Amino acid sequence: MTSRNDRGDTKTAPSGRQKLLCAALKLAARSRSLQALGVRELGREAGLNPNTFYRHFTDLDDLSMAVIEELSRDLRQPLQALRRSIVSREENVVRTVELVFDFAKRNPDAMLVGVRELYGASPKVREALREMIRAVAGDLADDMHVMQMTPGLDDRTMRELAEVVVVQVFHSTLDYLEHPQRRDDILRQVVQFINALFVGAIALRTNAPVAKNLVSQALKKP
Amino acid sequence: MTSRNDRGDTKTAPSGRQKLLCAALKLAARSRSLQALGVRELGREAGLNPNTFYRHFTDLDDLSMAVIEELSRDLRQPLQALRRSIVSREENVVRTVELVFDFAKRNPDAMLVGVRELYGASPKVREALREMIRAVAGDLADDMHVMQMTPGLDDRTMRELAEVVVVQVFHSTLDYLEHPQRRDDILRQVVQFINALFVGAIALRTNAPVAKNLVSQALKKP
DNA sequence: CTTAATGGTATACAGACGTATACTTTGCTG
DNA sequence: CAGCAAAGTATACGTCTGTATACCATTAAG
Repeated sequence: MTSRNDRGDTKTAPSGRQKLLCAALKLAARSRSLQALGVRELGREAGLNPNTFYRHFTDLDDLSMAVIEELSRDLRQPLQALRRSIVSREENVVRTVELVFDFAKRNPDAMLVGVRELYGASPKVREALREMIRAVAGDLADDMHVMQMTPGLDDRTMRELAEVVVVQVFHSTLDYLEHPQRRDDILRQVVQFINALFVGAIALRTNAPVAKNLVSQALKKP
Repeated sequence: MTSRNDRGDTKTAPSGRQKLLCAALKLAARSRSLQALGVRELGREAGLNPNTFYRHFTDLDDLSMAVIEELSRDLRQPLQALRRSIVSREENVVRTVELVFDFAKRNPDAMLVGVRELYGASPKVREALREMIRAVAGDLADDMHVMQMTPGLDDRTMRELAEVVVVQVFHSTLDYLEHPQRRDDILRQVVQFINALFVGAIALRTNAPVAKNLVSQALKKP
């Protein structure tokens, strides 16, 4: 049947399944990890009978995976859109970070749970999130490669760096959400981090002595 | 009274309190977050009566804090020792990272739980771990400043970078534990990350044009 | 040696939980 | 409209949990 509204479409009444996913997000965000939630607790929060849970999910791990998959879709979709409307070299990174921060602002619970479960207890969930991060990082690496922003760096290094960057950005969103008054500062900080990381990597990879000289030069300065 | 052995002294029989802390670490490492554990579950794992828990802790948050405090002590102690026997400029960073990795190897459960709870549901626990990271990062920043490894970087930037580095190292320990055959690779990777980050930060801070030139130069190269 | 506190145990109970079974409602499809 | 599968509900039961109360064991102090 797949009745009512199983997808995230707004404007139509949400299905029981969607209500449960929302309830899981809300509860997990404010109290504890996804698999630590209770079936009854979820039903209560969603305004449904406890047993309704089993009409849609086999167990909590199943629901957790569904939550993560929804999160992955909702985050990657706008990222892919941004990718297609390729921006200029200078703005590429900033725009991407801003997009992630914007997503976090619109889906604070989802972002919080996502980062949390990255180090959570369920291997399946962890792996799914890592996979999402790998994909996003891969896209980022490709874009930077195409735009020739990272000359001298081989693909493997690029991927490693991109993954670190994505993880760092995700973590930053938590600070971003928690300290609304410091948002500009946090955005600036994370962009500086990314720039420093790539500039440093390029310097070390293409010409190690140059980097050493940079340090010595700076030492002599004032 | 403080009888038997409440501290982590080996060679003497562990007190009930210590048994409970160990049990919490073991259970949280393999299954779920600290506050999601059960009082009875803990007693069972520790081989104690359920009620014994209340002789030492008021609730699970109390026990969680005790776990984190023990972890902080056990990690910072060897770090401080290393700091006192100041190493050479070149080896400073590598030695520190190796020390953290070695700690992780000796206390895998503690490390896992520590990283997990960094993004966990309990604000008190999170803050305690952040505080520990801030302290370690502060030490690292001081050391690098004393050794003049980061010329041109102001204290604020140094702290920010050091915190990012420490968090990154902590995360790496999880991969380090999970993939024993890739340990050398992971160590190399994290050291390269640290070098790149600081070299890049110095380049951008002391002489932005130099960094731009670096990129242009690398572009022309081969 | 008494005493009092501390650490550990035994028993008990009310409530929450997961889930099985059976029933009703909803909405599509022929 | 009939029929049927999916979605949601009601009730029920056994298990587990948190914790209260009361009872030993050990030890340090008077």
